[in-house]
Amino acid sequence: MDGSRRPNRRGEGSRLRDEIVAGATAVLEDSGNEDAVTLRAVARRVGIAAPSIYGHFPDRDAMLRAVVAEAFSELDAALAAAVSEDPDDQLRALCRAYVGFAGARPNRYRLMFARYRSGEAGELNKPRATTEGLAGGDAFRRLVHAVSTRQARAASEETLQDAVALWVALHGYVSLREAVPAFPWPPEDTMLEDLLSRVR
Amino acid sequence: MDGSRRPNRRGEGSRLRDEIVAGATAVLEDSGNEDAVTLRAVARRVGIAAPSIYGHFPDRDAMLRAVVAEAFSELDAALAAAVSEDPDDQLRALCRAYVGFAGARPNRYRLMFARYRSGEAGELNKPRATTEGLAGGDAFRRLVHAVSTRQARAASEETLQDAVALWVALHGYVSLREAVPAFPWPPEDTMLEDLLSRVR
DNA sequence: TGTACATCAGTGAACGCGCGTTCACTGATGTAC
DNA sequence: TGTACATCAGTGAACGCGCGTTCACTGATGTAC
Repeated sequence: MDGSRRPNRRGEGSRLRDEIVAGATAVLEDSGNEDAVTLRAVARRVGIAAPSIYGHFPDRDAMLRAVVAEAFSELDAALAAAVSEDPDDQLRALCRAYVGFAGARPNRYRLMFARYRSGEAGELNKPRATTEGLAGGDAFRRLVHAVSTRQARAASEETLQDAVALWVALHGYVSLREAVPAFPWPPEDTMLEDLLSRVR
Repeated sequence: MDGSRRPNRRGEGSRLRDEIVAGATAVLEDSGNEDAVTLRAVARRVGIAAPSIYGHFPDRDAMLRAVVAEAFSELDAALAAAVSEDPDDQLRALCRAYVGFAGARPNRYRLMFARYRSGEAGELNKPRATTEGLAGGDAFRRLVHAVSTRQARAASEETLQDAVALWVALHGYVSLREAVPAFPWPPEDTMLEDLLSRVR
């Protein structure tokens, strides 16, 4: 994504890249708007000159993709932590973590699933047979595993259907709750239990 | 939304307003990007000078809100038509129409549920007790009605839960399908039947 | 150990661009008398 | 019926702005000899 990263003097070098991603994330969450994440706004936030970003990203889009990649890593880490903290009820723990993640970072969550950012057009967006290498694929496979664990049997076609249905419901829930806050939503726990009860 | 609409000479007057909304919609669907719907792009599309738009909308945001309002009307009309064409299986007809609507106008659908556009900040986004007056409220009430019809009883708390779960699933499905086309989605009919089977 | 030099992360000024919006206007339409 | 005038939808030029990106640069760091 970055191309020519060479070792930096005084161990200070690639630190700026991380600061840029963190700054871009902060601008996104503060402004609530992907368009506000300009090179200049990020540079102001980080305290550098705007052209300095070009040392780490070839263009603005690459910077935004790095924010998305980082967010997917965080999501996966959050799900992994939830599952290992509650191994007896992995599916519930996982759903709670998913909803909690999206609720705590609504703007990052939205950006993660804005298609045109999740990869360049073309090859990456062609339909494929598995979720290998797909952005969010790790998270989805955790979901499949938690469903099959709850069902106390090996993953089957039905397991997969349940996992897709649950993912779709979770995503729909967190997206709509954010988009239509005026809707009379039930409490989060009630909603989650309802969605879980629809998994066979 | 428009403020000072007075009768126009030669019956030509408010026609431009409709042309502007149609032009903005066309720019949106062609570009796939809300940001591309600028006053100047719309004006080029319609064949007028950019400042002419100010005769019909106070600013760019009002123009975009008109696009959204028009799209919600279309959605409601599509759902109404589907239900009345298949009165014996209203819920299935309605789900198909919903998914079909979103699939045929992905960019409009996305814009409809981009919170910050669906109303000014403040009052309109405060949680409320009912769906009266909510953007998309008509559509949601159709869904509730179709669920209670299928259950052959008056709408209850459980009906409402089913309707919310179904709406959430439908929205999640159409959003993710658009955002992550590389995911190995089942055929649309299979997916729809699966989601319907989870309604009690 | 000392010095000349290569490296390279980051800078400041400048570019051209498209944008939303303002302004004074034009010119056809219809109306008052 | 004729004429002066009010109306008003739409125009063209211009504004200031922030943007992404390019460019030649600076100045500290570390290395070759």
